[in-house]
Amino acid sequence: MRSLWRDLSCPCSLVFSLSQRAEAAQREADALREQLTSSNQSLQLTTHIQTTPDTEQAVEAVSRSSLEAELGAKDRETVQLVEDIQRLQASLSKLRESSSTQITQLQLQLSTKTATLKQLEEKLQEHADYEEVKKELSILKSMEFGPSDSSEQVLSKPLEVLLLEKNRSLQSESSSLRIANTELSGSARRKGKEASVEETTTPSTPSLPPLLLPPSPQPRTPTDPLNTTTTNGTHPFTPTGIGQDFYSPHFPPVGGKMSLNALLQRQLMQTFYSKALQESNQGAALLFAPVHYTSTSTSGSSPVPLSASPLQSPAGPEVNGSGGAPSPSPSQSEGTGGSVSDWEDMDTSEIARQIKEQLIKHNIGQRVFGHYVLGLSQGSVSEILARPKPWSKLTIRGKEPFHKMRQFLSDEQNILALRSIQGRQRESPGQPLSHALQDVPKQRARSDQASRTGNITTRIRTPDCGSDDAIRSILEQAKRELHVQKSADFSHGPSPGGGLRGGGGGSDEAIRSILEQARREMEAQQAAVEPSLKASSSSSTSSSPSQRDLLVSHLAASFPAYTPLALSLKNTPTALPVSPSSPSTVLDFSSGVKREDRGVSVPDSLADGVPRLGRSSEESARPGGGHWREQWWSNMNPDPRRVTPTLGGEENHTQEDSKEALSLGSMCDGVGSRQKPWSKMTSRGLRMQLWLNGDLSQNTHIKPAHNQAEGTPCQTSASCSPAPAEGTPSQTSASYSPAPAEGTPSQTSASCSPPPESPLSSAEESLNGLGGDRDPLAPQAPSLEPPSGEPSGGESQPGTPLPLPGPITGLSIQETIAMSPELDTYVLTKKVKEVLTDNNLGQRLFGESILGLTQGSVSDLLARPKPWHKLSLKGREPFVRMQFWLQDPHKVEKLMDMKRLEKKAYLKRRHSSLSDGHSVDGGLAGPDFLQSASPQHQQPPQLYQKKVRVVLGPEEKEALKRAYQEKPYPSPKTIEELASQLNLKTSTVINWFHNYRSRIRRELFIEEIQAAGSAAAAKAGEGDSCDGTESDGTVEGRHRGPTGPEEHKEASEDQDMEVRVEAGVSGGSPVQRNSTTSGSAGPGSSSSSLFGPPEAGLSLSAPASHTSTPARNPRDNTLRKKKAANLNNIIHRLEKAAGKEDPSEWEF
DNA sequence: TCAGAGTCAATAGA
DNA sequence: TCTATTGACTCTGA
Repeated sequence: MRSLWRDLSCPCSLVFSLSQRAEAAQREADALREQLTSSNQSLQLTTHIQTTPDTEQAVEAVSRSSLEAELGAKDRETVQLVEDIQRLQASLSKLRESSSTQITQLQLQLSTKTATLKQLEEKLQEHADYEEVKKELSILKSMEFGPSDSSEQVLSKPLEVLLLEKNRSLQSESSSLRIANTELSGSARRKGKEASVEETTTPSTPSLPPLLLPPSPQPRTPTDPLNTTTTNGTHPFTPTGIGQDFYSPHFPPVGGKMSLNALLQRQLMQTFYSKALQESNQGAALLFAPVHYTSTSTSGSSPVPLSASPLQSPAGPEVNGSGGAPSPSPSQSEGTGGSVSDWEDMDTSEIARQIKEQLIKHNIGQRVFGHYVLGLSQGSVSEILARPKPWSKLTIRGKEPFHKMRQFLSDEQNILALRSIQGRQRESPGQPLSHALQDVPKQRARSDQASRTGNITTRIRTPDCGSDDAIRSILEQAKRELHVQKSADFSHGPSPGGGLRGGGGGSDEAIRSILEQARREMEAQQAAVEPSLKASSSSSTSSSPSQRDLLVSHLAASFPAYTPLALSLKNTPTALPVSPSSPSTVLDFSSGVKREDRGVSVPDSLADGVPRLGRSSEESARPGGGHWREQWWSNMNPDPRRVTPTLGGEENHTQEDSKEALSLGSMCDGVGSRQKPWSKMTSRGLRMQLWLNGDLSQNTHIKPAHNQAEGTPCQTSASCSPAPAEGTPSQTSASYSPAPAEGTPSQTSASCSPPPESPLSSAEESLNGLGGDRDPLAPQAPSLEPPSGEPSGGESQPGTPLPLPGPITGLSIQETIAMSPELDTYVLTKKVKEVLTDNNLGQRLFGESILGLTQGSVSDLLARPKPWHKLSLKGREPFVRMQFWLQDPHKVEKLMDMKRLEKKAYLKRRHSSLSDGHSVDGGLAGPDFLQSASPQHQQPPQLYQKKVRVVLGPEEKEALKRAYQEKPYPSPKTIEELASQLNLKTSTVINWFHNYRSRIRRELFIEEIQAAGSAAAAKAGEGDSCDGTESDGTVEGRHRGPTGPEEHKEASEDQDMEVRVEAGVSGGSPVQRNSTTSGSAGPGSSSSSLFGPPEAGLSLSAPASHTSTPARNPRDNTLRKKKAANLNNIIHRLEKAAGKEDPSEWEF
């Protein structure tokens, strides 16, 4: 600065002196002027005298001229000086400007350096903190670990070693506490139970045969007071294998099953046990998540500690450089963005907990999360989440996932993006991660890169990201093409990307080409993935239509006249190219209709029929074409529900921009260009189409409005009809125009112009409102109407509820389910069965149309509904759909219509086949024909051979059951032996065990339901306030009854315990059946005759199906008997085993 | 790798 | 032609 001023001083002084000179000159000039003036005056005076002689005049003249000359010179000098002054002033101002600039710059530099200085000072202060922390740590170490040891020794040991030691001691403490607790529980049980219990707790009482239960990890001697509990091992039906002690034979079954009290007590004990364990382990848990922790912790509780130990403070990394895990510098720790937080220690448990929470909340699978976010396999993710190692124990590499997880958690958009990915995964089950996993290394590299950039959205990829980039770029190009077209009609310059199709075809042509290229790209990739499928392809055309194309073509081809929109669709010319967008429009029909769920999604439905049919017939035989199209479409189609802003980014723009131009027209293209012959349609496709037609109308206006969030009701059917509807019917429509009856007014009105609905409607309200509470005059909005949304889904799934109106429009089915209150599955299925039976509607029709399930599944669901709380999110879906369906005032009419249409379609098909000379052979009539002709088999129907199903003979089954009773979870060796003995495939045996376990478990759920029902009925009988469930058949009634949802749930969970226990019994678990009930049967049977006659004792409540027509099928009774006998036999077997004192005899 | 959940689809039986 | 059963399969998580 000083130099600056020095520099500045020179020019300034110069200017100053010049100014002075200028002033002086000025003054001199003035003086001269005055002098001149006075001279002039004197001259005038002289002249005035006139008497002066001539010589004087001459002198005067001379002097005047000299004065004038001098004056002129002075004037010039003055002018010169003035100019100098001006020049100098200008240069001065310039100088000032530059100097001020310099000053500013220097000031900036100064502030920067000051800031740097400040930072450095802060760092110094931080370092001072470290020193303090180090000191504190030392103190803590000596306090925590060193009471007995010398403090020097403590301080010299690495923290990890100390923690391990501490952990060990805590473990032993926890063990002793557990033992004490078990004893305590034993006494509690003794309090609650009678003499029989005492018998079983006597040391002489033998435990159950080991073969019946997984071996206990820590076998105890028979004299051990804990003998009976510890021999249990993990209960096969204890979901977590935790709290096994409470499934011990100490809890005597009452009447063949555990009494509710006993179960309650058990649960309480378990809770206590868990708490005690947690408390006892807390110290250690805070520092470490012991490896054994999960095996001893409670089932429900997170096995990982939720908070970090103070010892895991920032000093951690510094202290324990041991274990090869030096504290990572920001750059070392895989460079995740290099945030300051990287310096910090992380609470791995907390991160894992939060991740789990988010995954559960958003229904994101570990597989997907691991793949897209961490670049790890599902197993690794599970491991990390369940047992996160303490930060200090992690190597740099081990810390990486936690960095990523924290990064992931830092922005909700990441989570949303992943959720949408997950949705896609579910949506296209045929192309799950297996495809994507081929690119794991590539993606991992990307993932790493993304980690560095800290942006999860760059990490998240669609499964087929192999070609993702290429496709994206192509789409981007398409977008640009569109822009070009929009903005400058005359400018046909080369596309920015170089112009794939520079030819003067115009943008349409260019886009068509681009998309075709995209198609080929994906096709090629798909072909690479599924070469085997490709080999099986038959005829092929240059382009195979997408599934959605087919779907839409179905619409037009089969039900052209069903709704005005159908006509319009058919008649709309192929205004725009790009068939791939057609599906999008289909999706848009049900803007909210989810596509996530594979089972019922349209693609899936189509996958069952259309695509394969297409391959086998007129369409291209591109194997798996549906998959890539699905994926592609999925990428391209803006799904309001699943395309999240983050995911969107560039893709979103592409979609929105494009596709704006191609929306409906492209659908029309799909319709117009790919009509499927009537005879090629599947029954499912027909039904879907029927529904879709109804939906189309609705959603056609729904879509533009995008959401009737404001409760805008579907307008009239007229409004639903798009303008082009007036177009000329196509040939297809003419030839296949359905009978008037098919387009019944009721149907049309129901599907197209549903009555207005309150904006207050929501999924929950709807769900809650099942049954009588709803005002029949105020039916739901279309979006809530299964009818509308339903199969509608046209696009996605039959029975998919449309998105909810209001701000939550676009709610996916999963979200709807997640929001759903607890439903009474029993009541729900009962009601559905009633409706179906009363109206003579088949399960197949209902299942395929409404639930998107097959008949068998429907039968299963209706006959054996699992309790709501036993169902996964996916498992709840059919029930939610049932709920929606039941709410539809037109549900019956619609199904009836569908039935009629299906019949008509069949007749038409048969007629056309006959006229073609192909007789529909008797074996393939009706749905059978449809099923055989459509799905999954690429051969023509006549060549199609059904997969031969293994049917086990009675002897085989009996043997398997016997084996099951001995070993519900047989070892591979046992399975092999069984398989060879029975001459079955090992897979068959494995599957049989799986199925049997699962089904026995479910049978027991039914008992639970029935028990709950009985209890509820009893309660209702006692009090005046009846729940109304049975009376009006609504779930709501039950839920709003005296037993509120919470209580209901609790009760259910209690029963759940019972169920598990019982399941364990049937599963050969160590749970011992009380001799009071089954003792009469006695352990008389020898091992060679384990199974008495099936009817030998039905003391166990039969797992009766609770259909509304229980005796409808006599076979039910037989089965029930069989099952009951089975369970009884197991009980007998257990009793028999229990009767053996020598454990060596337990072997069967 | 295994087990559970959910489902499909062949088959049996009414 | 319906429903029920059941072997097989996929997906998911531990």
